[in-house]
Amino acid sequence: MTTVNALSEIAALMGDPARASMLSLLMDGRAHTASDLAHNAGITAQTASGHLSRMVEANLLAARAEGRNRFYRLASSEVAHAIESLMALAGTRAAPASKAAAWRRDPDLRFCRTCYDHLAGQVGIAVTDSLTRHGHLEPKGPRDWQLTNSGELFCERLGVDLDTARRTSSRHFARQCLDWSERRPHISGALGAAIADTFFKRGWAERLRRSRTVRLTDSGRRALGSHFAATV
Amino acid sequence: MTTVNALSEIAALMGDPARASMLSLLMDGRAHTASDLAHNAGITAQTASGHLSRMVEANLLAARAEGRNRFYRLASSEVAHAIESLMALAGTRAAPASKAAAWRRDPDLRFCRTCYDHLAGQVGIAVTDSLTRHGHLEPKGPRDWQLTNSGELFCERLGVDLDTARRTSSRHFARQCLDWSERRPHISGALGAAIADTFFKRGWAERLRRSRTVRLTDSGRRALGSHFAATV
DNA sequence: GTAATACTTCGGTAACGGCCGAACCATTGA
DNA sequence: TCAATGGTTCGGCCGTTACCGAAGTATTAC
Repeated sequence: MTTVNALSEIAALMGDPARASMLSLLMDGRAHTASDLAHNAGITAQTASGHLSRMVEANLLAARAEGRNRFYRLASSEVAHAIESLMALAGTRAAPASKAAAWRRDPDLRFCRTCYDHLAGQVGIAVTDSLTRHGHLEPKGPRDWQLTNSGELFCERLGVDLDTARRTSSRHFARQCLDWSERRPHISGALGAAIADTFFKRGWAERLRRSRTVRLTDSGRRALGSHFAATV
Repeated sequence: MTTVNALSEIAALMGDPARASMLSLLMDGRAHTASDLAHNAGITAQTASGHLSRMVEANLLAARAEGRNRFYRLASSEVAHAIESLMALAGTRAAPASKAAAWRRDPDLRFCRTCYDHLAGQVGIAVTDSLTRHGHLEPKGPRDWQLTNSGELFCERLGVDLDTARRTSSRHFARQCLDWSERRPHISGALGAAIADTFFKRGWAERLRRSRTVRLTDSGRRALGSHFAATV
């Protein structure tokens, strides 16, 4: 009884187009201002304000005030994971024909995007596969990986900030996250975020404004080949 | 755009109390008649019929006609997984105080229940943990386990029907499924279902009518100790 | 100080969608 | 063939809620 209501309440919250649009934008893992979210969802500020406070109330979002701005972000990676799992469902929802059409409409998003704060899509999968293929990453427990000695070395040489990643002890270090477009897990958690950071810092990838879509630069494409022995 | 709409549509479908109630009942993994679902949700047959056809249309449910009855079941284990992940979110949703209260209201459900067609809750976790602890089960790939030689032997001695389980080749054999109450994976897939079957056939557990809740019998409690070296 | 920006609260409107009664198919059983 | 049961379709009612305009509160800028 209780659990049923909880299910319908959470789902209903995600079930409104405007709110879904906001959540979708926030899947880039960054904090956005209320007006940014309102504009993106195509609604007025006052309407958005209502939506946002309801989602904060339900612990889907966290809010932080800064000057006269209010920044909203997803409350936890669990929220991001639930959204991904719904999107994975949505992929099988449509008939095969229209499903392919829908994805063709969003090829960039399928190619490379952020999922909360780590890389996803074909590029995220390529990186993850390369790490496991070379024995840098091995399964540890049900939904995690661990870095091997060679993986440790590899990350250091790459310039991945492992210390900071390890310092956020509250968070899973190398978590598996189901990719809704590729239907296979990519690396998330603190390590996933640190790797994504490296990609941005070294100019291998850049975020597109107002979107989860990420563009792989030319040097990024070369880096994938030279460092990861992967092509995309 | 496309993916956003898909998200909101799926979520909205789960977001109606009556539909959520139906989905929740169907989480027992069995097929239920339309009137059964209607009665359980507290709505009339004609209202339920509308809900059900919408969910079939969206590939959340699968329908099978049998005589003048129509049986509905969850369309796939992915659907079950998405529902579980939403429930896991709902658990953290409320403030710690009321969250504990909500769970205390449903102690049986937390203790032992079916998730789709396999055991979940504390009992499901106890069984899974015992299997891994004794080296009967080991990780294989990102979200699966595999049965070791000793595990093979153990299951045979227990009377688990491995042959039938292996014959359903379309399905994952030993899948990991995140438990929303315990926050850790328990065993699902064909093997998980076969183990649950064994529990029911040997009288170790029995389903409660119209609910996912499962009662562990006295002999079941003893079996957990003698066969699995586990207490709950 | 005043003006401008960012956001929220309130009130009223409009529309979407859940709900049931009634009527309508389809299968079973006498 | 006729009644009974399970399920679906149709039409109209009603409640919920998303939405925006207007007005109100902070915070920053001049």
